Amino acid sequence: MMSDGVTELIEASGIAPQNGERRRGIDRVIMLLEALLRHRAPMRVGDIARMIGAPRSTTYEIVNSLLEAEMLENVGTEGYVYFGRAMHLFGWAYSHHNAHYRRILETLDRMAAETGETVQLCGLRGNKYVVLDCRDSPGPFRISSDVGVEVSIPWTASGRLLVGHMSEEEIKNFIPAGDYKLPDGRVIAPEEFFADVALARRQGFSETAALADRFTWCMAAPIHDGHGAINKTLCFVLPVDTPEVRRGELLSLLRERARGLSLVGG
Amino acid sequence: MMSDGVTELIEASGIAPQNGERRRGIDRVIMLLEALLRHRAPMRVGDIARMIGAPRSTTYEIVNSLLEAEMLENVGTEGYVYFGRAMHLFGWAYSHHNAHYRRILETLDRMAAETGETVQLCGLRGNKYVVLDCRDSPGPFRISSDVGVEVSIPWTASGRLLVGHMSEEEIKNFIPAGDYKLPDGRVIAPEEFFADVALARRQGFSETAALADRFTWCMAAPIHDGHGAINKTLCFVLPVDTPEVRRGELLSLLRERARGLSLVGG
DNA sequence: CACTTTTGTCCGGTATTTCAGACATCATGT
DNA sequence: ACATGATGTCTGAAATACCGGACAAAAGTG
Repeated sequence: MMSDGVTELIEASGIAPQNGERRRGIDRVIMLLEALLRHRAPMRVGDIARMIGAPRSTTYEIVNSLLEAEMLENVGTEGYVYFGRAMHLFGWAYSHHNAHYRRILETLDRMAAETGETVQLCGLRGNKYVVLDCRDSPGPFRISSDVGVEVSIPWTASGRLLVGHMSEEEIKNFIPAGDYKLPDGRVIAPEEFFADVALARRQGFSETAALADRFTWCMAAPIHDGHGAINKTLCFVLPVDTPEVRRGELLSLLRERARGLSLVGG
Repeated sequence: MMSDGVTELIEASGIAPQNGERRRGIDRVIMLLEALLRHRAPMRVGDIARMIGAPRSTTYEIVNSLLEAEMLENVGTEGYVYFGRAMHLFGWAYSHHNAHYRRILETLDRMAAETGETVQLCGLRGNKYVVLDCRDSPGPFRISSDVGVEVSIPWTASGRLLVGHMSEEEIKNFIPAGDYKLPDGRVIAPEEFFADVALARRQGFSETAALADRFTWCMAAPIHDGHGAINKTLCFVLPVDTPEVRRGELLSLLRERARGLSLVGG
């Protein structure tokens, strides 16, 4: 028996498990790490092999190399591996190397402390939306999405800002057609989405209520990079029944802080 | 001229730049990332090549692959590269991965796959409740609590089961007085909580509606260890508006699976 | 301006690495 | 007990990824 519900993911991943194809170790490594990220839990070598469409023997070899480098580590009694300490160091180095990003993270901390709400930093990864970092509200149960998980752009408030620089035509080519379908089955008409994008661009912020799920009110404000483009967004994830007055206050704060983080063009 | 004071580091690194040796791409990648980490600043491809003792052509190839995977990214006007966003995501995954995976994983996976709901494995850690593991329902935003975060026992359904073996007196000594106060300010009367505990023990399960927050219906069933004690629970976290019929089905499934995982006496 | 160093890209050959398959051991389930 | 499937390790062989080297263009130096 396969130890997991992994088979669906193999097919979903779209990686053609073409037979007889030989691939480079580097590419295997990249595929492996991304598979691990999507799965979000330790995996066994056999399952990894299936997931990335690599021979078992090759996968063992690669995993052992990465284990030795501490990019992966064993977890649990046997067989399971997950990201290792080295990854943490690399990631930490990434997020602290540039002053702008550090400033953003500090703002994130401050906003979370001041408001007690869930705050996120969002961006694009390919043609998907991802949460780059977040500070969750202190309650025991929270409404949030995991850092690094790819989500369809039309499901999010931030997504409406992040494609703001594109024409309708460009957006149409950029976002996969299936991404307009919400998790609950509803479908967003592309025209409606384009209108949202235009509105977000005019307003300088974007809000969605009970869109990707029934419980959240999301508001996002753009962080402009040096060239005036929108690279990242700052975002509150609120309970949908948050009073309007408070929403207004939070929106003001959000826009102010996002403006403060934007770089004015060279 | 070498663009940096890198030469010293090459020697300091201890990597023998043996000539004529051929190395695998994977090993090059590992050396490259570690070199970047040691250097703690963006580097140019030429310097990287010298630093890891690799041919320039090879280094370009590798760097380009890693750039495409966003494990590296270009920084500055030209030529410099440093860790990329993917590294941040991998590192985040590492540091948010708390120990206790592994044991009841399969059941957790299967239940999540079968029902599409959020399933958790819960236990005690000192006099607090913790989520030991969870499988979240699909969908981008979810209602959940972080694995490993300590929560007051009276706020949870599982908590009512986990203290089931104690007398009222023991419970009173065990749970800090402040823990009866909910996040929204309401206070649970200790007597009411004791009654809940007794009910949970008689029923063999426990449910709470909109307790720790306004959006969740929690149901928990006990996993008995070899001595008949309850030290873990299986738990569904549902939207509070889940229809009663479905709740009934899920509760049955939950109790059945929890019973299946319980160990019958030594 | 002449001179040197570096950058980024391309190419063909071969030393290597990936791959397929086999095998002994464990687990799991019937 | 038997059948099935997964794990971890090896091996030989062939496809190819890496290497060395060459080149034009750019950038620094005197």
